[in-house]
Amino acid sequence: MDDGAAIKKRPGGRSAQVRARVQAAVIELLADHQLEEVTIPRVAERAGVHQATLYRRWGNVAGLVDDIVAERVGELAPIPDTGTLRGDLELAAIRFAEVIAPLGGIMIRAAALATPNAESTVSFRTRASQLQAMLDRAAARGEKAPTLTELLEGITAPLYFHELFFGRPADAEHAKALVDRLLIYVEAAPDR
Amino acid sequence: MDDGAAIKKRPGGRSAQVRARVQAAVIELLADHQLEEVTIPRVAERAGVHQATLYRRWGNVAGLVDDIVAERVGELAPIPDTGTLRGDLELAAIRFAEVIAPLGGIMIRAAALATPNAESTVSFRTRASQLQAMLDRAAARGEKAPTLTELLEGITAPLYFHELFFGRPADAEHAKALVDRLLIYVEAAPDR
DNA sequence: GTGTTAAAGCAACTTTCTTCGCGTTTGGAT
DNA sequence: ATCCAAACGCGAAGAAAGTTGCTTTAACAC
Repeated sequence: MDDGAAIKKRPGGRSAQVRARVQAAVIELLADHQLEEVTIPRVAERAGVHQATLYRRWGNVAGLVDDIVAERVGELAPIPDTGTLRGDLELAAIRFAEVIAPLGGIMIRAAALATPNAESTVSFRTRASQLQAMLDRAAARGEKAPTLTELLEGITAPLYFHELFFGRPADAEHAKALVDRLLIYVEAAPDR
Repeated sequence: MDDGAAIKKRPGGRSAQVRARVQAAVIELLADHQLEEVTIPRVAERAGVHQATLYRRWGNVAGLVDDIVAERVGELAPIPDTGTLRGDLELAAIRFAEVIAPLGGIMIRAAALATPNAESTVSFRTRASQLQAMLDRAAARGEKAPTLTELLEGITAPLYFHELFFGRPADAEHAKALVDRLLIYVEAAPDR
């Protein structure tokens, strides 16, 4: 995983431990507090790290959350080639659901924290191009494939929505159901 | 907080004006600032209202946003009976997209601000039961209708997603496309 | 080992947010 | 017209967040 510019220089030492403790503290606080209540001083106290360190390294709460999200999205990166679109989609969807799960809505909150659009972030673009490649593979095999937008709206959006409105992540079962739904649509739809 | 009680008593008076100015200020600030930068003092200044008033009436930023969202969702309330499921869905989807539009993502941020789940809020429940009634009408007419979850995930989730990740609302055209997609799926899907 | 230096700790300081008591305005009722 | 109470305005005091210069720690290179 790409550790980010902030700790590239001394990845093995104290900095890394600080980062880990801070990330854990953020996630814990976010789990049972309103976003407004998650402040730098509180995170610092829970992590056992000095405030000034957090202000210098991450600047504000949004910075902290970004850092966490970027790392998690990075872990999500490799999309396997299972040979069929359905297989690829199911794996991608289930993995994504699993990544969202332990974060308790952080990714959503992160997106909400950032001013305008997540579309321009590196993580999003990277992810989008990976997914596009997956669709292209399917098309090359002659399978009927959805567009990237249809994929995002049919799979990603509902998974986020689940977390956002129900306060709990979708399980693997549900992720598979979404894939199924998307593929039924793609098969039935007139050419687009 | 209990906005209802607060303005029911004197709907035409100073309180109502204060509320209107405050709501406008919040929306304006949210439009071009990070969520963290939207603070009570700043809202108060822009609205030309004293800070203490905001603290007393709404408590914090989350309270302000809740108030706005609740009002907008309320306006959305009546779901017309057009006689066909498609007609109902399109109208509901377009209206919803229009409500989201001028708010520039506030509703999303509101959901993200609240601690765990929006599911338990009054606005959400109300809305959900309205939509369910709409589906029941269709079923009574003998139409193949999606489940409430399929509707939420097929229409609402993508509309939110659009705002959340692209930073701009979906237009009416797109809302209609989502309805189309959902109905194609419902027609094609084996019974569920 | 020893030296170098990025990063963390520390503490005082500034700024901003939040609360509170009290006086004033104002919409509605008598 | 007058009174009443709810809601707002005001300003000061207190609490919390955010900032900064300096010191100390410890990873890494030699």
